[in-house]
Amino acid sequence: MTWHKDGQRGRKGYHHGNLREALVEAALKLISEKGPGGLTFADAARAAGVSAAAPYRHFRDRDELMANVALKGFERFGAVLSKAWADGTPDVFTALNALGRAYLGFARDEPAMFAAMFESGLVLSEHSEVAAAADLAFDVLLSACEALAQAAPLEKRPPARMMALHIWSLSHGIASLFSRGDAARRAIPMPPEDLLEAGVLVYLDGLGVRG
Amino acid sequence: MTWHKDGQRGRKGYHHGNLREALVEAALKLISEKGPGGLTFADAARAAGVSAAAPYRHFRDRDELMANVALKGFERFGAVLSKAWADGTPDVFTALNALGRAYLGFARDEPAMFAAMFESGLVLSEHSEVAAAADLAFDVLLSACEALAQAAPLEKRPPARMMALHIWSLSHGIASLFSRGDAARRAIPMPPEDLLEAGVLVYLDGLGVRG
DNA sequence: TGTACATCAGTGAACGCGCGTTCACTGATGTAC
DNA sequence: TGTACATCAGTGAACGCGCGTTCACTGATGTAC
Repeated sequence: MTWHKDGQRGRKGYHHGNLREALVEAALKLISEKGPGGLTFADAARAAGVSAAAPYRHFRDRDELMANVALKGFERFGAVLSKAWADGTPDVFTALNALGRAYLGFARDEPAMFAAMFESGLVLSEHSEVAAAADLAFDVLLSACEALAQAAPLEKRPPARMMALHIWSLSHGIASLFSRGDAARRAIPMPPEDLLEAGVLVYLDGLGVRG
Repeated sequence: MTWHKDGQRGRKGYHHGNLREALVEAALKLISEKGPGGLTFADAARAAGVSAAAPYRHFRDRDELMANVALKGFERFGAVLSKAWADGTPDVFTALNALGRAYLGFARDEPAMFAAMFESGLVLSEHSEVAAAADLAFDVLLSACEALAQAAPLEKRPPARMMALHIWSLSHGIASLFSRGDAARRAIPMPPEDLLEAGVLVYLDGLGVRG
């Protein structure tokens, strides 16, 4: 198969070459401009430079396009988190901090994906591929917490799953309230990264997990 | 002025009597069914049993209707939180626990308001009334944290504002991921209330704030 | 290497539909006297 | 207490518009021989 690395520009002729990806890209742009509700099939086609009927060759409907945006989002999210955690190097505390920053950074840099993943009304149980990708991303956080739990005294070692849910929730709350890269961000008088780092440190302290 | 307590049913004649409220109610129903993006002006009119032109007597456009839903939401939210906190009675720890439960309960019982308040794409800075109501709700949490900070040893008393932001973020993360009353809720193997309570206890422990 | 053919991935025209919005209107209500 | 009138809060018809969706079609690509 010929590989056109065209992105949304430069179609050569009748065939687009990479329309599926181009539609996802277009959807991202539209979501970031008008929110998940503002994504229409026709608009995506227009942005990709094809006729309104063309998307039907690749997606059943708008929902499936949205699910694909979310899928791509969770995949990227998982990759970003995994890279930040870096298997707990150089040490688990530094790595956890990087992980938290990566979470907030993702919300800031990819507000459209973030919205598609968490605020698009997508029902995860109806899109198992997306749910699987979401689980993979969460697994990064979970294994981080397993490593961290080792740092607690044996007799009061906290359950890693609970730790992961707490840290995820705190990160997600800060991300969606204060760090997101779109107009819904609320202002606070400090970088959200600092807020998260401080919160996680206090929390770990409370668990008896120390650097 | 005559007071028709009709809700959306039972209009007597030509005039509705309480259309403004009825439209907000209708909007809530529509949002809970189809998400914030699914709210249309025409639909709200239909649900309220009036012609498509009628809403223009009360709201400039769909956005203003949405803002009113969010306003009503923040007002109710503030009232619910305030009642739960109950000025720190019977004691601040019990009251904080009730406050957290009220937060999660609101997300569960009023998913439409919750979505309008936090996920509708509403820009708070463009709706100062809504922003003011949101601030009032946050103030409940803030004064709770001020009271709690008193329980910490003097020399390491935590800044109440930071505490409030942490607890808000944790609550909000848990609410929007695990407690919301709509299809976007993710399943976890425990009540979200327990997750929040445990998290807050660990956090307070980490701060040196004890019951 | 060339040709015929199947398949793929687009087009563009068409349609029904619902939304947003405006308008002159009208029924109901409140009030001045 | 009654009447005239102003105002308010609806109606319903109309319009333009964009979206979703289908359809027969066609240009481009891949492949069998």
